[in-house]
Amino acid sequence: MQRYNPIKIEKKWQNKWYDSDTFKAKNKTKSPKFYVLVEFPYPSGDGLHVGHCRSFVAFDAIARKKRMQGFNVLYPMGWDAFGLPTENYAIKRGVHPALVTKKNTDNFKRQMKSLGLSFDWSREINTTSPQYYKWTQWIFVQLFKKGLAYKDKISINWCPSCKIGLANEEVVSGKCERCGTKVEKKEKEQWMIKITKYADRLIDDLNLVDYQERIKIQQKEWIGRSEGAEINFSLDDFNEKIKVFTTRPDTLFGCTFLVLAPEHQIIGKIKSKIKNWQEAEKYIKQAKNKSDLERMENNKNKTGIEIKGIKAVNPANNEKMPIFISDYVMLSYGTGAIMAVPAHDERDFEFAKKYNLPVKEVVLSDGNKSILINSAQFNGMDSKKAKEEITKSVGGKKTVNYKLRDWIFSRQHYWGEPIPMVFCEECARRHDPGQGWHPVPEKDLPVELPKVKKYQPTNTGESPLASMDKWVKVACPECGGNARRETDTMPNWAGSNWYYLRYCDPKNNKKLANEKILKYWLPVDWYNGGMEHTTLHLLYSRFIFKFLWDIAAVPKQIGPEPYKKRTSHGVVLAEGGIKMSKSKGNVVNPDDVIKKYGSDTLRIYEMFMGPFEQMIPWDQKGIVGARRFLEKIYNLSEVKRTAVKSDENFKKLLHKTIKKVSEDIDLMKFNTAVSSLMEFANAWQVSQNTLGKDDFADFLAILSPLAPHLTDELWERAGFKGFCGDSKWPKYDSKLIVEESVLIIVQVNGKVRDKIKVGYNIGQKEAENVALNSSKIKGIIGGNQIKKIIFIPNKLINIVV
RNA sequence: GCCACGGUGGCGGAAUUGGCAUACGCGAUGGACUCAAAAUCCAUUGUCCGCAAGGGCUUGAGGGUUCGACUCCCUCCCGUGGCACCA
Repeated sequence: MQRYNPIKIEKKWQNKWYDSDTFKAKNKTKSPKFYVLVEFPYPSGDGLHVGHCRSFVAFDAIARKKRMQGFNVLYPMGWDAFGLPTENYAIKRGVHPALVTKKNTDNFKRQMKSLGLSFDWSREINTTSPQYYKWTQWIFVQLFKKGLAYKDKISINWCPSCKIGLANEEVVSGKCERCGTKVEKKEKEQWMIKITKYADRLIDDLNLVDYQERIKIQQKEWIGRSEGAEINFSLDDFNEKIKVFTTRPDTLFGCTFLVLAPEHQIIGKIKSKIKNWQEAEKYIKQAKNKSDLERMENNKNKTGIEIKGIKAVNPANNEKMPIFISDYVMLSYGTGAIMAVPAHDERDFEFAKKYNLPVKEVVLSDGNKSILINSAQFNGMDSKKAKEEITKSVGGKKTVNYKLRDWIFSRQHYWGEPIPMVFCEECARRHDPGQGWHPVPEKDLPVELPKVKKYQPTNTGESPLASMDKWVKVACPECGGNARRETDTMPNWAGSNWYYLRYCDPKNNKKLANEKILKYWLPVDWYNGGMEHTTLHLLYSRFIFKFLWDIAAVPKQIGPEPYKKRTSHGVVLAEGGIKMSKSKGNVVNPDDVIKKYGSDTLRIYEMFMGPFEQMIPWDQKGIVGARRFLEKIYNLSEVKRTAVKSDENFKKLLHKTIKKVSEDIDLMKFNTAVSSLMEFANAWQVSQNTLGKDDFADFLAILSPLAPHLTDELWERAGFKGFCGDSKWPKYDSKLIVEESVLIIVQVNGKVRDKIKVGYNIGQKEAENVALNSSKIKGIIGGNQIKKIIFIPNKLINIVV
């Protein structure tokens, strides 16, 4: 008997698969389509990580099973290759980032192939290839034309180490997500994208899709819609008004002061009347110097200053009240001013306590009802109704606010898509100020990244492209005069915004993808990715899809959402439950595992290690369990598959296993799918029976999505035709699942006392008889009176005495 | 602080959604094979009492509902992730 030698077997089948068209998705077939998508990786120099493998292998199993079930499956792969690590490497070694990228993607591809993943490599894409980013740029131009891309001088999050502006999403507790350096504020002209215009749809359309609940909740919270009202407070002796945003207009009678954000523009207008201006100005300056992080840290100890000499008037009761400036109010949210109701807001209460301000209770809550008090004609009104009524009575306006901000789209780096815009001063002068920006004509796209000598960002915060005079100077597409190119590049989210569209038609040079083909493949049926992308890539790409849908760049029939279903996998941790990181030296390289145990073993182990959605520590010792399982199957297949017909009981177990594996793969319960296959193998080993030929084929078929190399090898040795992966997914026979006899639990007072074997579906009377006749049960009941008997068919009988 | 998820043997984890808790795997112990080791195979493996038959206890803690609770309800503790002065 030969020994199981995965190295030999696996190489052989990988060659056969990739030389044939077996994983190729057809753009037109009679069979139903199924589009399985996993997030494409950033090809780092470290190579593939066992964490990547987990999601790739899981969805490879899903893709393979769907193919066997008769679907025309698209399971593509590509490279999200723009990004800082490659640029940093290029800076250090003086190698062009494109060369580094090529090296890395080659390595990733080799690793993926060595895992036997069933990607359709004929559709491979790379965000850094000009043929691809031509369309990333094209999308930007469309955004600009529709007024959704605009340039604005804003205070951005600036990482002094990376020398790059960061989106809010890339700042984690005041620090740069990438390098951990404390983020600073910097005023800069940036391209912005109006994602806020889509805020409502991004929330509401979540109802149309099948995403894991945790994903929907996180997106909703990130967008942060809150409904409320804007109410104007007039100023005593002054022809100015302060507009506040509140979600609690019902508490207006309890408002005892106003608070302005230090940057609020009205302060300048009323400056002359402020008696303590010097003091106030000092406070404002201090507040401006604080970073967001410092502001946040002070959240227990609020500071502020009253502006003396001016009072605001409460529109509800005409009472005069003081106005404060405090940095606990943010300029960027709502109107930058609030009405403070210390009785019903914790933050206002803290502030009121510190500055000795009155607290006036106006809403009485008792259980599930909230009734207004101390609110004149509104007394006794339900607070929900009062929100509407009070807003109306003071001439307020119902409004909605979002936490979501517009998306900062400029980066000051070399290794990204050039923003295809040209600025013409001549045009700017002729039109109104601020204009002068023109998109590069679509026929001139892509704007290719020029070769530069140095890849470092400049100290002035400009991209290295800015120093390339030859490239920067260009004729104005409008007037033909002297103009300059935009030298900033796009963030690395730009390429991943729409990549799943490109897989449908990756070589199209006329459109981002052909409409008919898009209509066939979209929406993506199942998209899996990391939880960390929920408020980044997933949100951005939903937004961009909606935009493309609005301008009819993608067919209307697809509907407003690109992904039907979204799930996410748990992170693979290092042994001991800590994060795998290069600096800790605990990163597991799949190459090493494959070399030692084989890729089917790695695949099985990654699926078996624990629930797919949960994070899970790597266990080097545990891998041998997966290897032993495959060896067992290999050996059994050599000696125990010769029968014409399987034993009936054995066949039953097989059909139960078919049912379990079929259901579990669909539910991503890969760990229990593997364990049921192990149970089958154990039973096979212990039994004296051999497995019949057809049943053997069925067994290989249900194992093949998880261990495709081994099953194809055994398939061939058994004399079956073609690839096992091209065979039909077996259907279980429901008659075989049903037991003829079942073991019924007999309980006395809820405690298990006996187990009896009875016929399937026997009635209560019959079961009672058998149970009461058991000598064990008789002994336990003794002379006690039977009060009640509970009977659950085919499961249990409980005698209460 | 708020939201989400989780807490089950020495370890990773199962449990048809209210019906045998600890499947499957790792590890451990003993045995077979071997000159020996590895590999493999067999047996045992939640815990306590007991020579044994057998019995008690056990799913983070406490309470409740129920004939019956890992599962449902209430109170609390711990861990992970996200948000966080968002008015």
